[in-house]
Amino acid sequence: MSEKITIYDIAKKLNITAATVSRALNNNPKIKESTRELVLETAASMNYKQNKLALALKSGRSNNIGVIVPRIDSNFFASVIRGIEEELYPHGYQVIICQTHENPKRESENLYTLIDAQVDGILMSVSGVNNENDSAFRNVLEKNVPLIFFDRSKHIEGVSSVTINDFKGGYIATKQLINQGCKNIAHLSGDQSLEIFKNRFLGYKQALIDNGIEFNEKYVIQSKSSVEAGKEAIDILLELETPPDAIFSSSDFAALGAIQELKERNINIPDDFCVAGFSNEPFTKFMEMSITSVDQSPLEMGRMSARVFLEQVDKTDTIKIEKKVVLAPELHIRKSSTRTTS
Amino acid sequence: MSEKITIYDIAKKLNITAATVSRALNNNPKIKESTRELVLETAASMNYKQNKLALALKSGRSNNIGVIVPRIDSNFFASVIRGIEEELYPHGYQVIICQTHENPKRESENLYTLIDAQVDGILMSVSGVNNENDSAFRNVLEKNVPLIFFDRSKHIEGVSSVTINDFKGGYIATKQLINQGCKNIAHLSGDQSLEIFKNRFLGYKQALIDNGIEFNEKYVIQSKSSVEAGKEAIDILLELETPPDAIFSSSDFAALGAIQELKERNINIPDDFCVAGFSNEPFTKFMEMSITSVDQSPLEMGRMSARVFLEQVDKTDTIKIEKKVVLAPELHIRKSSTRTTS
DNA sequence: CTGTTAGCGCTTTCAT
DNA sequence: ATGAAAGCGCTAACAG
Repeated sequence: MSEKITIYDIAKKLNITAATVSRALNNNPKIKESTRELVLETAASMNYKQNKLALALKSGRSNNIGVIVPRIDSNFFASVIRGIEEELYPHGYQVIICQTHENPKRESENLYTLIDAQVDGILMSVSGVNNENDSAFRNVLEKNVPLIFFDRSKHIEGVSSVTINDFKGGYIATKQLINQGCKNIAHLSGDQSLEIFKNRFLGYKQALIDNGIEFNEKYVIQSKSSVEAGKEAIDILLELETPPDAIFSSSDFAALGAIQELKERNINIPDDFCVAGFSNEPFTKFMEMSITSVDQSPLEMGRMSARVFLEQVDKTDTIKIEKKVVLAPELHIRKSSTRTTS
Repeated sequence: MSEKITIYDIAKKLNITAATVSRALNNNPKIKESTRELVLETAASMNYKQNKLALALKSGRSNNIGVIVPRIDSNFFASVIRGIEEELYPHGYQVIICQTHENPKRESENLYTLIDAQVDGILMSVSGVNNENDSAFRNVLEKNVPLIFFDRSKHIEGVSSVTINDFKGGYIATKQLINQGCKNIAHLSGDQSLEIFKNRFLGYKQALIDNGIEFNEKYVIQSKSSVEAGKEAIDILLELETPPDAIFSSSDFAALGAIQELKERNINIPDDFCVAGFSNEPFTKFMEMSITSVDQSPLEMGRMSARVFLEQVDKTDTIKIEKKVVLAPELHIRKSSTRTTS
């Protein structure tokens, strides 16, 4: 039932003024050492706790930062958030989570809500590229709240981002399939209006070209990031005149679905069909038929995003630093694309 | 570069007082309809946004709730958080995330930090049972901030919790192994000072007893929730005079490790050795040797915790409602414990 | 129906 | 080195 102790309470007790208490508590240089100690002691004895809300109102800074992700229950986003939280914790920032469920309307709402809540910064992965919510982004920028994109970015002048080199990710995964001797490599792509998927696709295409393999449009299937979508893709691909002998999937889940469907059809992986995925979800490593996948170092991405935010905050708003950090993807080669016969 | 618009700005413009503006904005009944409309219009035209920090200071409510979990990058906790966020979003609450990394000291810190930040409630899964941080919990209770435990709970009078029936979970998993004809069933347990692990163990034990199987202490191995720990457990168990022919593991990761090690030793699963895990991590379903596991319905657990919080908040603090919600575990029977031969 | 006033808890000029 | 007073933006009790 402890009542709230304010600086007034401790001022009264010491027959001094609240201003002095405030100064003592904030290590203001022009305060007598003896009073400072006295204040500190009584503050401790009275179990005083600073009221952050008052501080926030006064200063206009909430010490909260907002993180917007499509959903939190995916290993990738959860790991990014973990990285963000770990990096920001020592700096006294709290992390507020918002999910869009891939819904741009929800994304706008979240942006407005976070601004309303006076967050000191927003770190986000965009859910879709549409122009509906441009005003929401404009709103953030007008308020001069640092905005940082991670993974799924959007081109906005003056906005920093932390991404991986998706082009390279697509390239190295495809190259590895080529190295295994695969000739007809299909690609399961996500929504190509999102840069990450566009770039993975472009990397895939470039790898083919660089290795003298003709690009075949029919081999590119746009599909969701789900096991089911992967199965369906196989259904379609195997109907083609020349069915593919490998798949590079932008999604581990779709890659898994593909593998399941291929097994169903008694097609031998990896000897007759190689598969590579993207994201390095935990299960890719756990499977008996472990899945080759491109790692995006989500923890590092989160940490880096947080660091970029920390650099940005406190900077006088006259200097707009646009920082584009691009992390290197790392290919984890596993059974699904490691042929025993050479 | 939009400056902050306050109710004073819009009051000045209309030659009325801020109080009237406030009332109009808050749909106070005793306000002339015409003025209300006028205020609303000009507010909109001036792009007025309520300052939540001022509101928070005034009301003492931040509209934030804190969630403390050991770590966020596990499917279980991420899903719980998802559930919490979804349930609380329509009520205007923001979710602040804290991770303890299973460190009780960090847990205390998080509790203090959240209270400092004036959260309106704390939902948490405890990281370990130790009495070091009792004062942190006491602090929360003294401040009359609703505290709700989920999954990993702690016995504190007046504190509500949402858990699953771990005893039953352990029981039904073990029973299923017995039904498969397993006679010597081992158990990989977590830290039994945590109730969840204690109860899963007790359920396991009871299932043995109820089915006339003698409980053997040597079959119980305390291990971490990791693949490595599962492998090590097999090393130990197979050295026993009478090695077991099944494992019920409190962790899916350890179950996976066990399976990997058994395969390594060419022991046939499930015909010669059955395995069941706990948590229903996504990978258990994805494996070719899919793993039987107990589902904890994390999404529902999160939603329920949020609902319990909503019931609790706003209640006059004279009435302390202690609510214990216990969800039913659900066994997902998969290949790892489904013998083909009967 | 609306204005006046005070106050949430803290920081920060301006005096002294 | 300390006090007095104003103000961050909002709400609510009290008047009228």
